[in-house]
Parts: sequence; structure tokens; C-alpha cells
Amino acid sequence: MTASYRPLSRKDIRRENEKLILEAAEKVFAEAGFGGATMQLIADMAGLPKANLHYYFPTKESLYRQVVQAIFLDWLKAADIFDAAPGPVEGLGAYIDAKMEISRRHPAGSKVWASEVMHRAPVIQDYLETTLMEWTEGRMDVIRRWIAEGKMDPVDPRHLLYMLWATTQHYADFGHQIETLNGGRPMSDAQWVAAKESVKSIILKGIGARPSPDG
Amino acid sequence: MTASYRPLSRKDIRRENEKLILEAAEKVFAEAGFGGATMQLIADMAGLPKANLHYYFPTKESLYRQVVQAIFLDWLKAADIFDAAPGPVEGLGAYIDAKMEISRRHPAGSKVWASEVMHRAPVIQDYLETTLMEWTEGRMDVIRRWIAEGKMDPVDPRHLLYMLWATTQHYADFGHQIETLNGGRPMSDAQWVAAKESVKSIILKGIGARPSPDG
DNA sequence: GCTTTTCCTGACCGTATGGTCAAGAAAAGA
DNA sequence: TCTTTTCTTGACCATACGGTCAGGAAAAGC
Repeated sequence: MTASYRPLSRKDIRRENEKLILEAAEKVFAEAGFGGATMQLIADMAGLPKANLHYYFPTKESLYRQVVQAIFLDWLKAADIFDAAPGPVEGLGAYIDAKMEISRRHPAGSKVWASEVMHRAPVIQDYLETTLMEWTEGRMDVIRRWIAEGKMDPVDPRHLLYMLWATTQHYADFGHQIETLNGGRPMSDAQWVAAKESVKSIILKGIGARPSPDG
Repeated sequence: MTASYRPLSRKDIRRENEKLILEAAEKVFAEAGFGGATMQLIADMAGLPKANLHYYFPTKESLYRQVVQAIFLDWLKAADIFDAAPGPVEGLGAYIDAKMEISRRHPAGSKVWASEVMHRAPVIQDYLETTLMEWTEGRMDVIRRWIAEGKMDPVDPRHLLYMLWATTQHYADFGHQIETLNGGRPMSDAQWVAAKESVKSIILKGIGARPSPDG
């Protein structure tokens, strides 16, 4: 019991407050956009005075930058499974599952990213040109290899990737529209399963993915 | 010659200025979001003094509302072809073509819509609940009919529609990302053709669309 | 020509926002 | 214990924004 009353160390305080602020900021940026978000709103949601935000993050833009960076790194991780897979059924299937899960659990992040890109990426253009470019080239190589090995039809790997991004992120970015068309109710567990299955089934069949013989 | 120097009538002036303002507003709202857009920016882009904007559109929100409404009506038109088609190959193929063309020619509108929905549709929620809901139900009926007639696989029509929206609008909403990944150059005519073909081919094959016998 | 209506616009106003600062509280270091 | 460093925060500031308004210009109506 006594241990839990030990005063927080400096490092703990900093880590905890930064996390609190970043989480609040992600929500507010997602709901209001960069221009519509205010430091006061973020402060209220984090339960801290506004001046305290400026102590940890000197400007609104620096706070926003860190939010976007965290999202981007999160997405890159989701694609690790891609490379190790023996073929498109396993690799793309798992990738779709992973990205759908992010859309479900982390919709605010997806919205912030979409907003940033739609506004011509003023903050993360360098990421697009370096990290994302390399990542995309690498994944296209994997797809081309699968095609060469006869594991799927010879589709354009670039547009396949765009379709994967578009379709999976749609469930986060347009979640409000989907909810409205669902009678005002959020998608149930069963509906999420159906969504994943629909997406996977149409895309995998659409590219003529053939299950690995040694799967 | 003399005719072209006739002073503009009141109706002409109004129509012309409103059009000028709406076009400028669409661009600015698309690039900066509702919160980031300023009446001054829109005025500058339209080449009019700010006070003149408030003469035609009393508030920023009323201007925004009209921009979003125009976009929505534009999209509804694009789906007329859907109903008349004998089957999914013609109907969905033409719909994909039409929406891809809008993404190419009218990307700002798509971005404004995306932004509005991402921010929980504060301005057009009623449209979602009425017009869009009815439109969606009607199109799902068409798809179900095609399925019943054996013209395509029994896929979930709802998620098929979401995939169509997501994929086609992605080329507008994420156009900047696509351009960056394309070496910083906008997609060429040939690349647009390839994009359309990729999307159509994967989706139509993915749903097992069978060409109409009497096509 | 005279009156009415519509259009135009520079100057102005209240407010909200991002950001600053000084002074104190609390932990760390010696 | 005394000093140093880090953290906290109410009060404050300059600016930019949405919106107003009065007074004039220009068509329309008669």
C-alpha cells in the first residue's frame, strides 16, 4: 500500500503528462482538425491548465507533429506480418485484419493522418518522401515476387496497395457516416467480423490469390 | 462587339459572384478545413473584398453549408447510371469510372466532404440520415437483385458500396500522398487509365461479376 | 428625371486564440 | 539543510478572426 503513495518521480511525471496531453490532442485534432483544435480544448480534455501544455510542447504545431509521428510509426508496425508471409492469402489477409483492427481501436489516429494528407501534408511531407516511399517500394517488391511465383494475378501492385489503404482506413475516417447508415448504432462485433470478411474475400478473390500449397 | 460591353444585369452579377465565391470557398475549405479556412483567404482567392462575401453569404457556416450541399448533389447524379444497367459489369464499372473521374476533376469537393464526415458531419447530418440513407438502401436493392439473378457472387452489398466509395475517393482525398509516391508528379493520363482498370478489374473479379448474356 | 432597390467596401468592433511570463511549489542533488 | 533544477499556473498580451455598419455607387422601376 505504502508504495503506491510514493511521490511521482520527475521522469514519471513527465512521461505521464506527455502521454495525457498526446492522447487528448489526438482526439481533439481528429474531431476538429488542426485549425479547429484549440490548446484550451486539449488542455480541458487532458485535465491540465493550458500553460502546462506549453511547458511540455512549446507550440501547437510541435504537439501536432508528435501526434502525427506516433500514428505513422504505429502503422508501419502493422505491416511487419506482410513480409514474413508465404503468399498473398496469408500476408494480405493478415495485413487487412491488422489495419481493420487499427481502424476500429484507433480511429482518431487515422483521421488525423487523413486530415494531414488532405491538407497537403505540411508537417509530415518528409516522412512521405522518405520512409513511406521506401516502405511502399519494398511492399511492391513483395507483391511482384508473389506474382512471379504464380501465387496471384499480375495486378498493378501500387493500386492494390492504395485499395488496401483506402478500404481499411475508410472504416475509421468515415466511421460516422457508416454509423449513421447503420441506424445510428456503432458496428457490432459481428458486423466488424462481417466487414473484415467482406473486404478480405473481395480483394483476395479479385487479385486471384491462390493459397500456398505448404500452408 | 457592343453587346459584350453591356453592363451586367443584377441577376448576372449575383449569379457570377456567388459562383466565384463558392468555387474559391471550396478550394480553401478543402485545403485548410473549416476551422483553418478564413473568410479573408476565400475573399482573396475570389478577388473580392471580405465584406462582399458577407453580403452574399451572411456567415462562414452558411457559405460552407452551400459548398457541401453542391458536392453532395453532384455525387448523387453520378450514380444514375447504376440503376439502368443490366448487370454489375456495366453498372458498377460505369459507377467506378464516374466516381474516379470526379476524383480527378473535382478533388476539392471530395476533400470537403471527407472533412465534414470526419468531423461528425455537424452541417450535413440530416442529409446522411435521409437522402444518403435512402440512396444507399436503393442501391443495395439493385445489388441484391443482381445477386438473385446469378449475375454476381452473394457478397454483402453494404460493404461492397463502402469499398467503392473508399477506393474511388481515395484518389482525390489522398491525392497528395499518391502524387508524392509518384515521384512528386501528378498522375498522367495513362496512369489514370491504369488506376481505373486496376480498380474495376479487382472489384469486378472479386465479386464474381458475370457479363450480361445480352450485353 | 426621380425614387427605390440592390450592390459594394473601407473602417471598425468584440472576442477567442496561441503564446508569454513571473512567481511559487516541489522534487533532486549536495 | 541549503541550493539547484524542474514543474505548475493565473494573469496577461498581441494578433487575427468573424462579423457589422454606414455611406456611397450603380442598376431598376416608374
